[in-house]
Formats: sequence, structure tokens, C-alpha cells
Amino acid sequence: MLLGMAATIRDVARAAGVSPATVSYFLNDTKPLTPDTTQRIEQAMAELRFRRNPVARALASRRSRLIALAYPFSDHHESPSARLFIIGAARTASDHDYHLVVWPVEDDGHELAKLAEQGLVDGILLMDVRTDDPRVDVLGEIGVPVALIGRTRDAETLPHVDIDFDASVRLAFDHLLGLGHRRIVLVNGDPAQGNLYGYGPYVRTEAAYRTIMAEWGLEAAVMLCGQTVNDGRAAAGRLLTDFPDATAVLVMKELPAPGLTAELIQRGRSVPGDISVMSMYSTVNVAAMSTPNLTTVTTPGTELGALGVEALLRHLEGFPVKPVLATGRLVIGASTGPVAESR
Amino acid sequence: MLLGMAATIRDVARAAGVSPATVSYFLNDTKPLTPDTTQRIEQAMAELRFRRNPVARALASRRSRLIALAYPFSDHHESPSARLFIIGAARTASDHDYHLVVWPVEDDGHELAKLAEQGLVDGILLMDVRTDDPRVDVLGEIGVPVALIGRTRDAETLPHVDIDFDASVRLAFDHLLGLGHRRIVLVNGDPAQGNLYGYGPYVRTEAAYRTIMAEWGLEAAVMLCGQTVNDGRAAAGRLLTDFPDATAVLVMKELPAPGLTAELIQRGRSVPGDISVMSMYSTVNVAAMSTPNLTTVTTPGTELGALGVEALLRHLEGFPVKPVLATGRLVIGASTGPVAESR
DNA sequence: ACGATGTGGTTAACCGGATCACCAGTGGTC
DNA sequence: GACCACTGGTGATCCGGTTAACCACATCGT
Repeated sequence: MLLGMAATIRDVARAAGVSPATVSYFLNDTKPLTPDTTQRIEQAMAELRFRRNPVARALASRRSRLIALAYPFSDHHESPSARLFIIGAARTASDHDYHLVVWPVEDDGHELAKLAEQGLVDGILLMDVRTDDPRVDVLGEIGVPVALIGRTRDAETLPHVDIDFDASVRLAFDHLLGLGHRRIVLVNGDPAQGNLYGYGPYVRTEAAYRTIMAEWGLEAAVMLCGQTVNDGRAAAGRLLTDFPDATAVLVMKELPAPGLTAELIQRGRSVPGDISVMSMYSTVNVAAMSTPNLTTVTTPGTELGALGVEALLRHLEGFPVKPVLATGRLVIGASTGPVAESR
Repeated sequence: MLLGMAATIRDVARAAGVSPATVSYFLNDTKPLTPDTTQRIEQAMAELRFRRNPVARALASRRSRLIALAYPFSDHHESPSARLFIIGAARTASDHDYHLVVWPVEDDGHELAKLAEQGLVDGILLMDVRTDDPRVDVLGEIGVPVALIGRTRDAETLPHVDIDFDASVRLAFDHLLGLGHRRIVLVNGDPAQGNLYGYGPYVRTEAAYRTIMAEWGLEAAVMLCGQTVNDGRAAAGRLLTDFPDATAVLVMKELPAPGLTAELIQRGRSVPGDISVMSMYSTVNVAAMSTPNLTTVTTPGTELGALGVEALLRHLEGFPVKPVLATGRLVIGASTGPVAESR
């Protein structure tokens, strides 16, 4: 069939009897054309199986229409919701005639900087941003447009989207308080594991938790836990010894929550009879894997990805971008129930 | 500092007192130059902070030096070794002056085809190839160079790399047979979960297992299991009832293995006292998370990624490429031991 | 009838490198 | 000293689009 080179814009122009510029205007919808011309161009393109060359386009327009998602591949990061995030971002990019590429990079920012200054991509989406994130500074110097998922300490400087942690924790509390719970323990992520100091979700969730507990005149009780299923199991033991009167627990990250639940049951506790478990920022799938199904406030994964890309693209077009917060949904499973009478 | 545009090859040429062509020859090391010229160009590039423009290069050379890793984002695929794979691939690409981008795509091939025919990337690396994989056919029609991780049914057609399943299983058997085990059960992946029919690792591991068992005059015993930790737990019960006399078990995929082990122990069995557990194709990290640490034949993850990229690049340069098989290492943990005397 | 405005299209100059054809020296050979 | 091969370098053209500037022609208000 087509042995030779792919058709160019000039081939199309010739076949349609117009100038190359006209074809370009048609492609970009950047100048009005008569229906007649339009139709002839379309036909010519179809006949020649024309595919516009993204590289040439990028060179001429000084826009690659590529955006990179800097994906931290070095740490213990293994969350299923990252996948939702990527899916949302990729789809939204494609809706805007952009293309998302995932860059597997170490998270110190050095490698990222080297890639960024090549100028191959129009902008970079940074995920898992810390409150003090070296990557943000490095990229700032280079001058590549950036949008963040998560917030740095000085949150207002750059376009960003994030989970509304306060709203999310309140969602969880509405549910638990309504069931009568008062001794509510937060099992937070341990920043020492995976060097996650200043990791926004940990910091902000704990802040929200403490605020809300204080609002109700309750005493905060926080313990730490790693990121894996087994870390969750280990946390169960400490929970029972350190906080024996706890009636409900909020567990950060989706993997430890099932582990903790399983271990509680294995140790003879009833969930939710003796203790209710609420998994924070999980995906429904993972929450549904446990027995009993975990009640969770979901991560708005695809939504965050989509919003992040939109923020970046607007930033790219030169518009000012307001930070956006997204809240997950409360999905009620079988791991939460009314507080036991006898307590 | 630099307010204006980035320096071009012509700026460098002017500053160094040579022609743009010479600078280009220098950049690509495609023509010999005097040390003097070389030095002047280098200096000019440093002063101007010259960065070569990958887009212009791609257009002129008809090579984007980009290769895509088609990453199946729709299925239940969540294996930690995929990460090793990506790291190996990215690093090797970068060693060859190429750049790896990860394309999150559905695995039906349709979406992939649309991206591929844009011609943005020079080649595509396909992971998780099935014995009959629609993506291979689709990409073949478009004519994009492809290399596979895994094998299709007609394995010789395309450049590919894969795990040497036979060698890997033999590695496991050498260890177990040496410990005196004879009743060895294979807990294979269940193709019904995640639509993994024809998934090479399942098919080929089982084939190797059956072959080796037959060689020793032993009776094959295979059961199926999903891909998650909890699936592994569930499999433990079935193992004990269906194969009560098993002394050792080979578990496919790294997540179920810890689950199965934990559940066996919870049900009062000693590992490895009563039953030895061998995790097939795990990463050392995951294997080390269990108690006891699991003995495993590792996935040669980074190695496969590296070999895959190398195969693709050689294919791209027009050289014929021979298939390559890689074998993991036997990492002996504490989950395997001599068969119990009393049996 | 006349300039002002708008519509649909063309021409030509880029974008930043890669590469082919060519050329000036230099040294070696017979 | 004529011929040749080689070395190090230059100029021009091309890759396949985008886009500013311009133009012919129709329409319109006064």
C-alpha cells in the first residue's frame, strides 16, 4: 500500500488545490474557510491518509503539546490510587490535544532538572509534593511551567491542586461521630519510612484530625505506621496496647488499613463490633478487598489528575490559576458501626 | 540572566567562529575535528548555555530518539517488579541517548495504535505480552518498530526478551528437590482474574513445572489463585484441603505468596517445618517483608527492562535481533527447609 | 461613488538542527 | 611536478509544519 513517505501538508494542499497555509489553518481551526474548501481538504486528507507530524508542529509552533508527569520511582511509593491519578491526567491531556508522558524519575530533582531543561515538554506535573520540595525550586530556576499535586509550604506561589484534607476528615468524622464514637485514634503514616517528612497528606490530615477533635473537646490520639499491608498488621498490636479504649480508628493510606483490620480480627476483636475502622484516601477496589469491606473516604484520584492537567494547561496559556481542592466520597462499608453499648 | 531565547546552533557557531554545520558535526561526533575547533565550540556552548533542541533534531534527522513503554493501566496489574522493569528500561534508553516515556494505555491495542501512528516515538516496547496479543497485530500493520517483553505464540517473528521460565523453575526445583521434597504443588495465577488467558508467565511456568515433575516421575498438582495478598490467603485453605500431603509449594506472583504463607501459619502450620513456600518471580524486597522471609526466584526486572530496550534499539538500527531470555536469582530465605522426617 | 470593513485565501519567512555536495590545504607517491 | 587520497571545514538545502503580512474581492454605510 503506502510504500513511500507519509503525506505532508503540501501533498494535501496540492491534492485539494489550495495552499499549504490553508491546510494548516484548517488543521488548527485558526481561520474561517468556506465549506467547499473545507470539504476538499478533508477529502484530500482522507485519500492520502494524512497524519500531521507532531514533531514538525512542535518545532514551528514552539509547543510540543507534551506534558510530563514526574513520577517518583525510587521510594516506597506503591499506591493504587496513583494509577487513577495517571488515568485522569492522561485522559484530560488528550481531551485538550495534549499528550501526557510519564517520566520515571528519582525524587531529588536533579535528574528531573536535566530532563526539563531539554525543553521537550511544555510543562511538568509534579506529584507527591512535599511541604519543602527541592524539585519545585530546581524547576523554578529552569523556568519550566509547573503544576503541583499537593502543596508546598508557601502554597500560593504555584498552580496546584490537592485533596481537601479538612473536608475529607470531616466527612469521616461526621460518619463516626454520628455512630457515637468519641475515642477515635488516628493511625498516621510514619514519615521515617520512605523519608516522607513533610509529606502533605500526613501533615494535613493530622492537623485536620487534631482540629476536629479539639472542636469536640476530645483528646487526640495519634500513632504512626508504615505504608505496607504488613505495617498495618504490626500497628494493630500497638493500637490494642497503647489505646485499649479506642472505639474507632482512622487509618492513613490504603494498604495498611486492610492489614490492620485483618490483624484485629485475628486477635479476636470484632470489626466493627469492638472497633470501627475507617480507611482514609483509599480506592473503592482496595477497600472492597477486605473482609469486612472497609468504610473509606476515597481519594479523588482521576479527578485530581484531571484538575492538575487543567491547571497546568491554563498556566501554560498564560491565564492565572487558582488552587483547587477536591474531596473524595464517603463510601460506607461494613467496617464501621455504632459504638458498643457496654463501653 | 538569560531573558531571551535559548541559544541555537548558529549562535554557538558564530561565537566559536565556525559554521553551524561544524557545530552539528561536533554534537553528533560524526566528523573529525581539530582539538582547537573542538575546544572553541565547547567553550562557546558553555558560555551560551547551549542546549540542543530535541524537537529540531528529531525533525531534521527523522528520529525523535523517544521510545514508548506501553504500560497497561487498565487491568489489575500492580506488581512491584514492573517498577524495576521501568527503571531498567529508562536507564538503558538514557545510556543510548534515547529517552523512555511511559504511555498509560488500555490493553486492547486500539488506543495504542492511535498514538503509535502519530509517529512521535521511534519504537514501542510492549510489556505483559500475551500468547495471542491483539496489540502486536495492530502495531504490525502500522509499521512501528516494536520489541516485546514476553512472547507471542509465533515467538520468532519479533524481537523480544523474556524470563527463562524453564531455567527459573529448575532453579526452584534444584533447591526443593535437594531438600528432599517430592510432593510439590504449583499455585499458579488464575487467568480468569484480570482476563489473563494466555499470559505467558502462567502458561510457561506451568509447562516447565509439569515437564520437570514428569522428569522425576512425580505427579503434577496445580491449583489457581488470584493476584492479591488476600487471594493468597484464600488459596491457603484450599491447599490444605485439596493437597493435604504437600510438603512444598511454588507460588506464582509476588503478592499472593506472602498472603498464603501468613495464612498457613495462622492455621497452625509451620513454615518451613510442615510446608516449604517458594515464591516465584518476586522482588527481594517483597520477599523480605514476610515472616519468615520467603525463598524466591527473583524476576530479573531491571535486566529485562535493559535487554528489552537494547533489543528495540538494535531493531531500530536495522540489525537483526535474537530473542533473549533472562533468569532470576535463587534467593534463599527462611521459608524453605528440609522435608519433615515423619512424613 | 468612495473609502472602510470583512472574508477567504496566498506567499514567504521562519523554527533549529542534519546532512549532502563541495572545497581548500596537506602530505605522500612515482 | 603531476596525481591522488585524506583531513577539516563550509554553504545550501531540507525536514514538515506555523504564522505574519499581504491581497483580491464583496459588502456596506453615507
